[in-house]
Amino acid sequence: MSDKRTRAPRNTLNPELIVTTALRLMAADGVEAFSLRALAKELGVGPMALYTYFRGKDELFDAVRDHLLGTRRLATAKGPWQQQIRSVATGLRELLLEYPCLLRILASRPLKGPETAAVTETLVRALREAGFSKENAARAYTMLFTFVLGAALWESQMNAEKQDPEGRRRLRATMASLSEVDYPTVVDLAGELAATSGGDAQFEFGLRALVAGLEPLLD
Amino acid sequence: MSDKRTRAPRNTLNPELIVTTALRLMAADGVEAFSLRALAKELGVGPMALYTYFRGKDELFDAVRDHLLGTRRLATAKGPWQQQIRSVATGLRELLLEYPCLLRILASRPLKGPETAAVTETLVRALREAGFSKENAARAYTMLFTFVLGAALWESQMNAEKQDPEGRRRLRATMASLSEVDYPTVVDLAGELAATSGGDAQFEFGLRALVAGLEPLLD
DNA sequence: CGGCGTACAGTACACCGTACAGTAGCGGCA
DNA sequence: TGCCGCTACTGTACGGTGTACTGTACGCCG
Repeated sequence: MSDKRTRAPRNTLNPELIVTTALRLMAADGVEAFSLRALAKELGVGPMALYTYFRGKDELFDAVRDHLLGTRRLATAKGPWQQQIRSVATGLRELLLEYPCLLRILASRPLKGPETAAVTETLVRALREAGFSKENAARAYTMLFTFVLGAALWESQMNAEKQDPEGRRRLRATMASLSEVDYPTVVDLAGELAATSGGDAQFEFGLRALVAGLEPLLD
Repeated sequence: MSDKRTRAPRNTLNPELIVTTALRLMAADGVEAFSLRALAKELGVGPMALYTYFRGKDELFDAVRDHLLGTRRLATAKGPWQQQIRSVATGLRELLLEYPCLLRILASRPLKGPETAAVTETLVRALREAGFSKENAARAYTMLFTFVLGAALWESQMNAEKQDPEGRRRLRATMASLSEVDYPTVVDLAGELAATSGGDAQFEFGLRALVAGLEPLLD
């Protein structure tokens, strides 16, 4: 970023710059390849400079997560409550798929605070307005959220595996090597399982079924 | 494990011993605290000895995952297909909650092979026997699996956060600090959200709704 | 009993997060 | 305008990690 010889001036750093740069690096090379040292080099400072703004790597991860979760407000579509809910869930999935690092952070670090409040508010409000009781709204929210999380996580990993040709080959080899006597149904459905292992249609299918299963709770 | 002075005899190691010991360490101290060096020390061996059996840490993780997924066959309850499916899903959740490290491995490393074939077979067979088409069975399976994964992941992290009193305090403080004008519904449902954020009842609720949403697909 | 393959040991390297102590640039006050 | 103190940044260092490469001695087989 800057020349190698100069000492970085006094106000080169601020939390937001650090977070956005960290996010850029994580999006480029993956969370696991991310390191404080690489981030510091990218910013043209020494590694320890970051500790002025964050207690450590974990806190920086939290900040990145909060940044992503706070930046986007998920829009609620107009229409019947089923559609409203589906639109929020779809928006959340898209956010998670756009930033796999966010997915990894959510999956590896417990929530500490109000980070998800925005998406929670959106979803829970739609559920309440649809007529769900307090308890059912809370339950339905948790269910929807965890479903989207799991689906996005799985999809993201399938995508990762399908990225490199070696992974594709391995997947195919695996399917072919399955014993037909041990796993007859899996072998029979190999094609369908591979075809539906991810993608918008699969998510839409699950989401519709889930929301449909919620309807009877409205009496 | 052995004295410090002696050289380890020739056949102290084998893949299974390594995997089970690794699993024990991971279950005791968490996946992130696990290191090859600690494992080697536990086995009374130098770190590089492990490389005779595994290409590296990643491959060892895969082996642990396969060990856990292969050991237990999830039982299918007798009864209507809804109940069969729910029983398998519940069994999978219990396995994931019993071994949080398995959860972490599943969430961080893409599947490479037939590891999930056993649970896939169980679920997909039940769905097919219930009368679902090939495509719908595959879709329903993927949906169920990702739901259980997401729910268990979320629950496991909530549990972790609730473990230490500091985490509990932080959760409560967070709820209290939420602005009532920004997040009125969340504040209104704070109690319900906290109460339903995990546990068997929450999972059961989600699972029932999900399976109920599947029923219309049978025509 | 001897030699050979290989399961283990040892050393080394690059990299990680971060504790601790020093230094220099900037804002604010005289 | 000039100086002073605060603090944002630097440097060094430590203990840890995964793992590549090289050496060694053990136990099996002829």
